[in-house]
Amino acid sequence: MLESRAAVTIDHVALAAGVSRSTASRVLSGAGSSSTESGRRVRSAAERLGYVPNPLARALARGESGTRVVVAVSGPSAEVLQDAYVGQVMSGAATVCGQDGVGVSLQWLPLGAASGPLDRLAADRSVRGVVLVNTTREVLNVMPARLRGRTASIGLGGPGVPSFDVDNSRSSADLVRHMISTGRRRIVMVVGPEWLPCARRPVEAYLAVIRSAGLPERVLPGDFTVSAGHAGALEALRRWPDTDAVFGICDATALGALSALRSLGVDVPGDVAVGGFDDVPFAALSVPALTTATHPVQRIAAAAVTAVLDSGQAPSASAYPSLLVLRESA
Amino acid sequence: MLESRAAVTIDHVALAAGVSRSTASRVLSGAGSSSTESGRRVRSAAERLGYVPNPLARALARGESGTRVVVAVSGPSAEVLQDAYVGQVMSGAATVCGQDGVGVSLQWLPLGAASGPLDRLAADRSVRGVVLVNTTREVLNVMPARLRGRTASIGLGGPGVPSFDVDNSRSSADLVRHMISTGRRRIVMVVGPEWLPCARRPVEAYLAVIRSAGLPERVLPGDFTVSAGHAGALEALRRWPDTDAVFGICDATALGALSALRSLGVDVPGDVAVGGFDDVPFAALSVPALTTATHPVQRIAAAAVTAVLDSGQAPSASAYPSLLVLRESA
DNA sequence: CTGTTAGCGCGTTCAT
DNA sequence: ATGAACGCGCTAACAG
Repeated sequence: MLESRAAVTIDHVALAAGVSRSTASRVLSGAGSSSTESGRRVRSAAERLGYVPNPLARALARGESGTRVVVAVSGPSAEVLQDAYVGQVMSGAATVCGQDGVGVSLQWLPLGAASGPLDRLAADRSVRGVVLVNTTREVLNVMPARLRGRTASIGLGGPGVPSFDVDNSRSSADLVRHMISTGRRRIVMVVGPEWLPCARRPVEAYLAVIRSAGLPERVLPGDFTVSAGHAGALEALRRWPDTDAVFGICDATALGALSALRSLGVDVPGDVAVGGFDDVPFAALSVPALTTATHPVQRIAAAAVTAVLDSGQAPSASAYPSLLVLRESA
Repeated sequence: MLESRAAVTIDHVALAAGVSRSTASRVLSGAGSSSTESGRRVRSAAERLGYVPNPLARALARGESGTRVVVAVSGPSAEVLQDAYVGQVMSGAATVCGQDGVGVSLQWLPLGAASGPLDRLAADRSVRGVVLVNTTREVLNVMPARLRGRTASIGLGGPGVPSFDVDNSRSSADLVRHMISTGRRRIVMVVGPEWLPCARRPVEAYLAVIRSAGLPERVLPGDFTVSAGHAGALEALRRWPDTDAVFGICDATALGALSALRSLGVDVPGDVAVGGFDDVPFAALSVPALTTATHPVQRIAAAAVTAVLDSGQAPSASAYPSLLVLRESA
């Protein structure tokens, strides 16, 4: 607590411990080998002096090139950055990075922007790596070689870009099966935007279950929004009046559907069951409470960032389990 | 696009331009003076070679100390970092910081942790500045001098720590007045945790309006959670059966109250009105839709981070307007 | 296991 | 206006 205003460097520590810079460095960075005795003295001196290594100098000497990880979110407009989902990713990522002295920044990747933004990131030596969100095929195709190996994707992966994602396929199938097992036979799905490949998986899961059960396939377009769910439910009842269940690709969409059905006087789950995906905080509070599936976003984000930081060989793809949460709506 | 894999340094540029390192540095960093001719040649060479300065080396040489801004959130447990509100702050902060090549990291500040964590941040040369969230008096008191001037608070401010916050006082008063003007006379407020000073402001606003209207003061404890709202509504009706309105300090609490009232068969807003604060995404979807007040979190976070980065003289306190959003519940 | 010597890439005095 | 030299704080290669 007597720290002087001037920064205390490793030289000060070495001097105080009566050893050379190198020895101090070895002890403090944990690399190489050192005797128990000098190790103790160095550590004690560092503690006493309040030594904190300068990450810049360390990175420079190590040839590491980057003090930040960029979370790059694809989408039609910059508004995707406002999304609560992105917020969760940021929190998860930033918590892990902090330990390591690196920060996270956030950026929008316009759909169809070619490789421009990505090239800029690759050239910027302040970026240690990239975490892709809402990853599209296009982004994967134009991914600069210099970014591969230090990029992770929350969603679709590719060569040099490991994927960290929920197994939404599994839980979607579970939900549809649950609906069928509780007597539903005319199940409509309101899906996600076409530009997002991983939003396709739950749809495939839905289709597979529906087909094997010999039920009619009913898919309506959507874009993850509440209004898509609202419009979807309306359209469903118009085209198929016998609809007895609506599966929204996400909770926002499901809640939109819930709201539309309610305004129509349709009883949920009496007449129509509704299911979603995400388990957002307020899914439990809707009327009726929404049946959905969990989504460990922060854990996934943390894993993705860790892969980028360690840059060692991370698994090329890891799927996180998603659990069905049965509530009242289905 | 013919960039070789090896990083191109300022030496390469200098060599290609036929000048010395110093001259190249002067030209590219804009400091000092240089002839028009060599300036042109250096710039051209840099362009041709695709030179991008290494921010680490630059910062190290300049003695700048910081590549990240730390968002430090006070709270009883690390779970505060999971909060959607914190996610919003992160998104807003990280978007701004990215422009500048700096990242954001996230950290929990345990209540009653004395100055330990803050001292570590002050000593860590990788931190450019700090943004405080859920700022307590205690944190302000133990704020290290070396952090002042590069710290901003989203909430309560102090010396060397400018405040960026919503004017929740104003909109809270507006809400209570609205309730009174629509005939409510027994208004209960479920408040926030005691350790959070800025959560006190809406309570004061409530009390002021209630008193000037000659109505009974009815305040119940809470902690920003859904369950606090749930419990609060139950307790309110138990202690004061004539309650005709519940004001939750935040939307989560208000929605919890809504849920409790519903389970009791109380008609909202017929028997009891309910109001919240935050305007979370699903406030519009509750049944009935929640009356609340907006909260420009991302804008505020962006301003706070800008103040930390510019480190110039930011206003010592700026209050952002909060607008009442009238829906069905009140 | 230790100390010595070289850089990492850049800014910034000094002379010239 | 320009170049040579030094230093930022640290790690890594080399001898001993």
